[in-house]
Amino acid sequence: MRKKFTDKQTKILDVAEELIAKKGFEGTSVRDICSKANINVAMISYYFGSKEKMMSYLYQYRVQRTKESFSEFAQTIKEGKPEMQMKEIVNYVISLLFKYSYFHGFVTQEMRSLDNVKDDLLEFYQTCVGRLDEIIKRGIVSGVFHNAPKSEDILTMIIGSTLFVIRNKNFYEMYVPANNDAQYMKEAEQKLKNSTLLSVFALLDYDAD
Amino acid sequence: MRKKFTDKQTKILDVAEELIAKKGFEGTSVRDICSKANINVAMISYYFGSKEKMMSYLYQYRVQRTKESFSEFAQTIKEGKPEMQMKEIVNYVISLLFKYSYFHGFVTQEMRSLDNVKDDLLEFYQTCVGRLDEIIKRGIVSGVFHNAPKSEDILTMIIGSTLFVIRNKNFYEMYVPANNDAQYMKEAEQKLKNSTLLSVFALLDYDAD
Amino acid sequence: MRKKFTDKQTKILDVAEELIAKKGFEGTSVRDICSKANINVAMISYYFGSKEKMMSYLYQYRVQRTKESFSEFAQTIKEGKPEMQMKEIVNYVISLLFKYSYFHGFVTQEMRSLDNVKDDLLEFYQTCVGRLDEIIKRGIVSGVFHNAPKSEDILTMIIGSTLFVIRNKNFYEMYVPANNDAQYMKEAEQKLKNSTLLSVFALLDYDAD
Amino acid sequence: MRKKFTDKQTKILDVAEELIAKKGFEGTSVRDICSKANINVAMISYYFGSKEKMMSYLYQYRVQRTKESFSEFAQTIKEGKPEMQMKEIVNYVISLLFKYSYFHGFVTQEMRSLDNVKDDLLEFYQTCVGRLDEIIKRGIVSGVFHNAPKSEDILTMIIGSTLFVIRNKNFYEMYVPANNDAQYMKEAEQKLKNSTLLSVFALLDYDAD
DNA sequence: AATGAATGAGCGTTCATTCAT
DNA sequence: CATGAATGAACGCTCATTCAT
Repeated sequence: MRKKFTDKQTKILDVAEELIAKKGFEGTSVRDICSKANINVAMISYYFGSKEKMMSYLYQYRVQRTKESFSEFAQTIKEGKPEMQMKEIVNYVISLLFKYSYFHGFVTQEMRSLDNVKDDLLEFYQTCVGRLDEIIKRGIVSGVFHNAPKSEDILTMIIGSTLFVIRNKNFYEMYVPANNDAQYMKEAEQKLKNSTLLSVFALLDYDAD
Repeated sequence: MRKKFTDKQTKILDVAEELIAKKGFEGTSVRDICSKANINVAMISYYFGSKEKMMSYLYQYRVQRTKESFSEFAQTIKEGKPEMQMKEIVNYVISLLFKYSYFHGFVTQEMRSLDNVKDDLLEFYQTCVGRLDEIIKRGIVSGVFHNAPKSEDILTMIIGSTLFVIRNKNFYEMYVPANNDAQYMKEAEQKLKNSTLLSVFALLDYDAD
Repeated sequence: MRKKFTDKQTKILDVAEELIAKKGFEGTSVRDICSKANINVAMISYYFGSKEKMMSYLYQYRVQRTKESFSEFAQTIKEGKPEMQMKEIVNYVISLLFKYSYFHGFVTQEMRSLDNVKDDLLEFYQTCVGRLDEIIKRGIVSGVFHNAPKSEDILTMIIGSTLFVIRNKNFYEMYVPANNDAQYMKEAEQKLKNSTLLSVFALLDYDAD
Repeated sequence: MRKKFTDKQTKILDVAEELIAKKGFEGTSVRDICSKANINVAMISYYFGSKEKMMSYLYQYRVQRTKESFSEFAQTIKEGKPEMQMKEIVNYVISLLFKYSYFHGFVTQEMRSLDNVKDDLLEFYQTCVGRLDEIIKRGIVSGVFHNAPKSEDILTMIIGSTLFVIRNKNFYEMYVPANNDAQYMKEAEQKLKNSTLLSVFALLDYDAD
């Protein structure tokens, strides 16, 4: 069941997400969030019970939207050929992460209260693995793929590489000519999609030509 | 140039590293560190100037040792065949990360004081890229590799995947049968090495047989 | 003149009294009271002006009922002999305190707003003193009492002892065998009545035989 | 074993005692205490661990000094006649309470952390009861007392009356002509001592003449 | 060179109260 | 007339840091 938030709550969550992504959970004070969101310092406790619970809602909120978004996407590629589906899914996941990167694994600290919502993210990952499994199987059957690598390893490669690129701009930007940050992000995303697809298809022994 | 630390400073850095890895930078208090290191609470400010500066030194300290370690490693594989070198380097980097994962990109916060040390890590990454470049080039020339993917993409894949596996245990452990955490880490590391090598060789179009 | 309260106000006062008796004034929050009384948090300010003013009304409310109750009681003993009247009044006051102990002097805090209602309690005490005076005088005249102690000292002894017993259960219960709190209260009240009467009659030099 | 406090800690405790006596524990903020004691707000947590623990120390500190003081006093009357001893002890206890009244039973709230120190006060009361027992017994044996009332009831009367007088100045001062507060306290103490002695001796059936 | 006492700033939270509806 | 959302102030406490020794 999906928790509904008021506009004000959503506003708080958005601001909180941004700040937490930048400075971490402990590094972001309730006062920071509230002053940026132009609300009273008491509001976070008032709306969410506590800072930590707010975090929990925030996580849940993001993961749920990610899952819904993926679910919609999965519909749109239902009919395609395996190689096209694979390409679409790789591109989709990378795009998704570039949009909402910061909350994937932004909980590096031991936050017990998040254990249950962490399962939500896990579920999403498993859905992805399941979908990849299907595509690979169908590709093998139809003869376009000649190898069947493990889906969890493919997903790991996709997500891991993407998060690394996002979080290590100063490294990757050396190989991505760009004038500004926005352009860099666009170019980096494209470069990553290309190289990742290359890897995936190489693993599947798919002949693109 | 390398900063020298006294024994006491080294002790502080070791303890700090352990605690920060476990609970994050903001989540680790100066008191925590000092009490665990059996020193006075004022020592960190006294020796390093501030907690943040200590962090900076810690980072520097780790990165430098990593670089030295890699440099030694690079010597040992100087003579091998490209395919062996590639295998060694993949395994080496993954092992390294499993050992000191926490500080790779553990500075998600906006720490201006770390900007200069971040460059140290960048340098390390570039060294890796350079080494990969050489190996690939030699492999192409000698005819064992038939494709020449970008080295930065390979490194991205290796490091990204590894960090993802380390930071998302609850996901990856579903595919790695293990009874305890220590065993999981060992098995996961092996599984990851296998799959990563597979990807890399696939990209290089290297025929292992 | 007596302030009239609506049912809702009375309900609030009753709940407030119970909680304040248990946890003190500062220890009882407006939220506690309102949630227990199933009313809106704003109601106390709305009805009484503020928490402190509510306290004032509560005090007044209690004292007035005490005065009325005492007035009724005074009627019932109007006709008796002095020694019987004295016995009745001692028992009555002790009973009263055991019933509503908490608010006698429960305002240890500097509550300026209560200064006027404190006068109400004072008035009650003075009424008691007046009544004791009459009884003693009549006892002296009729020859059953041979001493005429000061009434204010007698009242002080009665009320002081009673409040002490109520507030120092862990002391007095050592001399009052009881299995549970309710039984203790009953036994303690009886023991105190006996000993107080003994003292009073001793002071009056009244020969009970 | 007796806890030792530094001068600064003692200063804090003294100020805290005064304020808490006036406004209650919950009604007295750490900031109040610190500003009045001219120290930093952090000091109370720093020295005592928390506000509540400070309270505990305060209580302990006071009770212990009371016990020690009483113990010294008990020595000085060891040799006297029962009637003199009784007079001395009544006067002593009343004086003691007038000096340190505020902390006797100043914990009306349920303060679990004080349960153990409450036992200290209980112990003091029991010591008093024991001493009264001895005196009464010796008075009976030597024939100066003809009645043997319960010591706990006598103590209850003494302490209860005294606390009542102290806490209900506006009542008792009507019977004590005084120009100022200090004089009132002195006169009230004397009046109370007289009337209490009268009661006690009446109970003991002691003929003062 | 090193310490432990002490500090001011800031933390998340709760408070009694206000205000728009 | 009554409410629930929202507020500013204050709460006890912990923080990294400073300072006298």
